[in-house]
Amino acid sequence: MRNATIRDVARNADVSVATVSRVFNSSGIVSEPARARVLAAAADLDYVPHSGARSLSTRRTDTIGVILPDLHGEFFSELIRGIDLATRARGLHLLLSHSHGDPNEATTVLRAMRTRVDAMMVMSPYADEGVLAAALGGRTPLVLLGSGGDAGGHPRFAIDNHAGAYAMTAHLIGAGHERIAFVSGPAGNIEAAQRLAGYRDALAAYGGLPEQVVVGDFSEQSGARAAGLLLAGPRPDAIFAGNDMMAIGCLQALREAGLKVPDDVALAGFDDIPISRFLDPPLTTVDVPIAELGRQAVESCAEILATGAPGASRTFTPELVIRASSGATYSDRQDSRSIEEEEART
Amino acid sequence: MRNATIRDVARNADVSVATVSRVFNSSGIVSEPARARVLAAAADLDYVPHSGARSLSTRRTDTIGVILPDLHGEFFSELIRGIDLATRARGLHLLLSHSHGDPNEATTVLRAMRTRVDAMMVMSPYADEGVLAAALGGRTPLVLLGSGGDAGGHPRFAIDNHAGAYAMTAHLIGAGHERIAFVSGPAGNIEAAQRLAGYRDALAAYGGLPEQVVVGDFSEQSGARAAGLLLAGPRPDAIFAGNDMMAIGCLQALREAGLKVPDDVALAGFDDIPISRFLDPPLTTVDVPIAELGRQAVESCAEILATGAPGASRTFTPELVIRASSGATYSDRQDSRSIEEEEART
DNA sequence: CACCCCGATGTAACCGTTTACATAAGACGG
DNA sequence: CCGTCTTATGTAAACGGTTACATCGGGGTG
Repeated sequence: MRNATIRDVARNADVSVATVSRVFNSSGIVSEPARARVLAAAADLDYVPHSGARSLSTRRTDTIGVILPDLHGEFFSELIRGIDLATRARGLHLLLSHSHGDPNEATTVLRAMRTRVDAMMVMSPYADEGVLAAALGGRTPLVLLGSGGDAGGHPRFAIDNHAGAYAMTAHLIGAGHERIAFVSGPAGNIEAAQRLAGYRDALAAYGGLPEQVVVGDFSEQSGARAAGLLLAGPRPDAIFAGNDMMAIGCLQALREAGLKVPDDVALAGFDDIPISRFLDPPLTTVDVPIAELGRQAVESCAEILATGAPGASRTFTPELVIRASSGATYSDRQDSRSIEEEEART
Repeated sequence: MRNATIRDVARNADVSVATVSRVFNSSGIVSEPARARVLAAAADLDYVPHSGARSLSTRRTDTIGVILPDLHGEFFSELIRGIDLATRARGLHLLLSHSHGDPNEATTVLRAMRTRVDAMMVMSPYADEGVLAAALGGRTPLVLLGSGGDAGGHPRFAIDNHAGAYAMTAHLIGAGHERIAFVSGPAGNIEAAQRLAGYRDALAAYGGLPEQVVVGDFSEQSGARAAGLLLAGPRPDAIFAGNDMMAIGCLQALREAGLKVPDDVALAGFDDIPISRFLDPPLTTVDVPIAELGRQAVESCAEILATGAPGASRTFTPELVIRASSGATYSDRQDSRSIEEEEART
């Protein structure tokens, strides 16, 4: 048996298809009795408008496409949660995929998605958003998530990685640490580069403390490896890992080396993933309002779609979360409240 | 400027729309020169077929809809990851939403999705899948994720919660614990009920050890509350939490009460979320192959779509992961390898 | 009473594909 | 030299909505 179509409903309700359509779109004027008959017939036939036909006719899909570099871990599940809440609130659908962090793959996925969505949200920390925009053919609105290369005029919702890393480094210095090592994210990753720069600038600003950098890849294993490397030389007072997963890896390695955190070596991370506060010791880190970022990015998409206007970018200033691992004498939450800056579109 | 249509491509390539369509669907026979002209024209115009029009014509969307009760935490991000990998491998798209765990909301979401997808995958631990199937109008294939009520003939991919809880309880008994308390998931949740039953059956099988059950809601806070309640009475030898998040809550509460895990009280969880092995002590738990479950559920969908056949269900037997928190004298991984059972469809 | 306006509804063109069927052009055997 | 059989291509009718425009029946106004 075929699905019921608008013509079936029209016939059963003894009206024209136009009237049925008007009822379902709350557009135009329909008399009360006609509306009631239509709704009854639709319920009776279990009619649901065919989204393909509708999108063919209206040139809208009511769907937002999201491409993330990865789907692994709590960071992304938080982001997806924020995005899903916002799309739902707006009656939009969410088409999801990931790109294995590979820009070429992102392009492929983008092309496959582009006729199915009204707008795209992409997180691609590996520069060159020009390629992405090109893959969209310039017709589908694009909103960027997280830091990256030149936004090319597209709205971007990102974290101020530099400010976060700077604040954390300052905190570690304030706690009395002098030899502060940094475990960086992978080369080419722009978020990683920004965090590294924040660390360096803070060291420089506080009297030129010596820097020591080991490169990881944001994974737990690379964090453990990095800690191993750092312990091979003269022991640092503190290790600042470029994200929490690497901090966890460091923690494991330090524990295995028989060192106490924070007494022997202090430790800090970045992201404030939910695990962090359950570690022993609880991890000092930088809190990133990730679900909120996703939510606002969706709002931005919706606004672009509604108004056609290009939409504003926004950078979220993250918040320091001080816990036991950094060896600060005070343990309350430092009050660097989330200051958000509105930027004019370039 | 309009997006290019198949007619634009046909005109530029000096062929008919049928030929263009044949090229893009690798169907029918097209001469080499014609194919080349079509591809050139398409590339030139940046042509991408309109998915709405295509789905109108073919009655397919190449999309699978997924509804989860929640998107919070690592459990779901793992599941989504598994699902996404499989859909991608099959050239399918993934439309995602969640239902706040509410069956009514699940129904609403289902209705909104049903014309946009070829098949639905739903995780709804609150019984009554009949409602879900009804919301689909019986035309869209449905695959169930996780345990629930009567599957009504739909394939289901689930964990053997009973076996997992039974094995864990047996392990705790084997480690010498006698007063073993259980922190259950919420009433009405079928997965929770199955785990509780596994715990009870194991106690009974091992000489009728006394049971002690506190009800939580799978959240960390409820775990802490439950531990508080348990410590108010005579102290149990071991606490078996119905999932890892509650185990974490217990761990916090026990620590605050000045008790050592596992020396004063042993602790175990369920799910083996990635956090678990980073806790102090690392948590003994039950590993659930969640990404794999998602992957196979997608394969099942794809098979149903390809063959029209109803598809088989599958129950995954989870694996015990023994770490320090359970106070077992041996610490190696018990060899209860993942035995998977194929079930005939009901 | 002629006219206009307005609310309610219907008609039919259009959105961009796929595909059944028709057609055309050679090749080939008789 | 004419059917017949391939191979390659074109024509046009769906698919199921939306919506511009036409129509129609009253009610008010001059």
